[in-house]
Amino acid sequence: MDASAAAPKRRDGKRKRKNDPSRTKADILEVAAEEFSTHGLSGARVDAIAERTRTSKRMIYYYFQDKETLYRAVLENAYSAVRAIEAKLDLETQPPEAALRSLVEQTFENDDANEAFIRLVAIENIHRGEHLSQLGPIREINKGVIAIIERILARGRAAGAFRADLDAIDLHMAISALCFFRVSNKHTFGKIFKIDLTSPARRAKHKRMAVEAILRLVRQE
Amino acid sequence: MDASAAAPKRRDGKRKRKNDPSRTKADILEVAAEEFSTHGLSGARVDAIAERTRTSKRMIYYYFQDKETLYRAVLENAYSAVRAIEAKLDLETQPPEAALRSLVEQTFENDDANEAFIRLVAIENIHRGEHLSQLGPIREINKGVIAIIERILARGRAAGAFRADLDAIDLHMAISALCFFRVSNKHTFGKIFKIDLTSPARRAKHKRMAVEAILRLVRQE
Amino acid sequence: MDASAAAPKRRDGKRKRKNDPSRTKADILEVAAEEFSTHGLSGARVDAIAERTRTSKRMIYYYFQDKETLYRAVLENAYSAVRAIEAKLDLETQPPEAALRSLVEQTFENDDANEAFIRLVAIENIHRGEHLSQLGPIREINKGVIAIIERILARGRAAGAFRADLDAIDLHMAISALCFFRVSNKHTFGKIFKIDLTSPARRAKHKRMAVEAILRLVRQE
Amino acid sequence: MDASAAAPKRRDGKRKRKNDPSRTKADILEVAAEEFSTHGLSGARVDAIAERTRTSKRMIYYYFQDKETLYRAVLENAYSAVRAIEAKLDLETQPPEAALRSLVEQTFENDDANEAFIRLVAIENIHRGEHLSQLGPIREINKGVIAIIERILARGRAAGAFRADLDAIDLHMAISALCFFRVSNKHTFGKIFKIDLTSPARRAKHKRMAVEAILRLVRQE
DNA sequence: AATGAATGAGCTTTCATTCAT
DNA sequence: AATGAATGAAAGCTCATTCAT
Repeated sequence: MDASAAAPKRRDGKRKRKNDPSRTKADILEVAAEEFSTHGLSGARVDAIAERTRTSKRMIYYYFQDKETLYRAVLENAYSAVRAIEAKLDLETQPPEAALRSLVEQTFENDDANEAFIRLVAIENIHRGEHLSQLGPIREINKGVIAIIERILARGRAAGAFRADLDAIDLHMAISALCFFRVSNKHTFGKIFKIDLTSPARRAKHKRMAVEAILRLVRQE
Repeated sequence: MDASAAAPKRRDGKRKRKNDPSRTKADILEVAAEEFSTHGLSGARVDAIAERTRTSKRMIYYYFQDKETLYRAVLENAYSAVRAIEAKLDLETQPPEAALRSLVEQTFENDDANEAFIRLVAIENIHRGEHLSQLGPIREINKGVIAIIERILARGRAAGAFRADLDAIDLHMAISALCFFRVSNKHTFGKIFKIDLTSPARRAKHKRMAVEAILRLVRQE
Repeated sequence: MDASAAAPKRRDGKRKRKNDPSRTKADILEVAAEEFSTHGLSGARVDAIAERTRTSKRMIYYYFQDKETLYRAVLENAYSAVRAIEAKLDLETQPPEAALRSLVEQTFENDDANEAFIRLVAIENIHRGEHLSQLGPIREINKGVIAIIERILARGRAAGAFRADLDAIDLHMAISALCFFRVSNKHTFGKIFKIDLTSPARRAKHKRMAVEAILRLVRQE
Repeated sequence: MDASAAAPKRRDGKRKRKNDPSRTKADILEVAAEEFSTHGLSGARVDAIAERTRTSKRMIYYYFQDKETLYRAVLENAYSAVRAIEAKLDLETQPPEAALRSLVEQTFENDDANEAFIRLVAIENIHRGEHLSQLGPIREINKGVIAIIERILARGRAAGAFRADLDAIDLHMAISALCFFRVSNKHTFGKIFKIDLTSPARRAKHKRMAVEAILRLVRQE
């Protein structure tokens, strides 16, 4: 037995800690997420990912079988990370309208802060959601929002403040649309109308507008 | 002697009409639009376009210098075709709220009917609008909507019906968001919430919702 | 009858004089010479030639069957143009050494002034002279120099001033080498030794050196 | 059990040795040198190089990024290989004239034996030395000759045998011209004057002539 | 668990050339 | 005498992937 064999550090070129599979995988995933988000699925280059990784291209194939599997892992990761935003909000204790306002604001902030995720979703739509389909249980998680919206709507209706003919999923779509679009389409929209959608002033106006649009939409008139 | 021998059409292999550059170009553009819309810029294959064309791959490079230039031509074409939808609506003669309702409905129908265009816009946003930037005057055309919305808002405000603190561009964005998102994100949204965004029932509900959201948003309360 | 129908100038785009075949050919040749001289045979582009021509690419093929034939025509033209430099010199009336000096100086000036020709010759050597072989009578013309050198050598020998063991062709080669090299190799030689072979000072030194080298070489010691 | 089973060579299709990058690179370089020397930069075909290589076209792009980079590598290699010819000659111990004679003779033999290199230099001059410029320190090496010539000239002058008004670089150019030209221009010159510049008799005459021309040129008269 | 070297398949693009009038 | 449109063939290059250790 050789005691020194257990030593984690080696004296060659790049010093390397004890091989840590999960760290390596996480590193690859992080770099891949950026590459896919930036260039899309077909536009992304495995070589480009490998270059910015601590490991080699070979490792990418070792852990993720091929480019598509890697993309799916990135997608899964992204959906998992952004999930359950609303869990933090404790919407149940607020009055319905305030709760809804909080939800819209939180969605707005979330989308605004996570352009990479927005882009991944847009990219996945370009691919007709076929990779999302192969993912499995992630979808369940996201269904949490619907339950929350349903509760808010129910409480608002009970109080006679909200109308009864609105579906929670449709309302979620309206919220998403107002928050997602200004991030997903900022380049074309910004260029066509020569405005900067990311300026603090616009941002504030849009946030207010999204909240107002949703609150007015649900109100019992 | 056969008088018909002078006829321009030949019965061999691929029949070839009289050389018609603009027809050839238009043909290529049409096929290319579908390929780019379906697969994105990097995902599109010049070979695939060539195969579905009356001409050869060589012709694609003859008329459009390279893949990117072809993509730009497709983009330009798409924006030009969808322009001036609102021109057809005689919005000026309708009362403000009806005019706005018409505009939203028309935008909704338009986006619903032109998925290929929606996808191209989404794709162009993945590329950060860099190709749109190289296009030039097309942007101007689209600015027509803003003028129209401004007129509607002005008339509504004059009548005391509309609020004064809404920007035409922002309102246009809200309208676009509500109409665009359900087409651009139908795959991921549909899969996550297990619904079909294209079903006639949903479609009708969403159209109504978009109109209501916008009308309520602009109303002076 | 329409009198204006006979007018040679047309009112469309590029006005065009009466079609003049020999002018068109000469135009093509001139442009082609530059292109071939600049880029070599394989490096030259038929399209590039066509673009800088008054006519179209089609005309190039109309007058010259293909790229190689055009190259050969250029080569022939070039050799014809530079031929018989020595004819102008009237070397016969000068004493042998003065005549030889004149010849070297004239060769030097000639090579210095005709870089394009030098390059064509270098290019043709890259192609192992295979196109020159297909040319025919041009070679005869250039043999004039040899006769002249022979006369000079004979007169010098008769006067007891020149040595008897030098071949006219070899002497011509030595003259050519000294005059040709500094033009043909100016880029590599200049870059390696960080000097400018075209500077007036160097040029003068080299001219003097070439003359001296040749005169000393032929002298009876 | 077969002991030879562990041997690295396999008997299938193309035998493939142990992966050996430097061998692979060297193999590519060698074949490429021949192709470029034979056909020039634009005339060379990457496919043609690949075919004569133990590896595939893909490997060429793996090690050398593109055709131009490969060409540059070939050029660099060629200049490095031919460098320092004069280092082998112990010129310092010989009397000045003998040393100069040795140098000219060695240059003559060198150019005569390395037609491929001569052709590469000619080709590089067609490209105006632009690739040589991107090479770097190779130039320095070649400057060794100049120092050597300077030493010889100095010693010759000190002995009163050599003239004082000759620059080492210019003398080197004269030597180069006389030795290079008969190789670089052998095809056109040979064809025009119907002689074979490579015949042993001519070769001997030219070697003698080059030596004489240079020795006479430097002599103090 | 990890990897440097290698690669087949296919991609975009270029080129000299010809067709049809 | 002239030409705009068209093209087959092949060139250079890229990509995801695997081999051998």
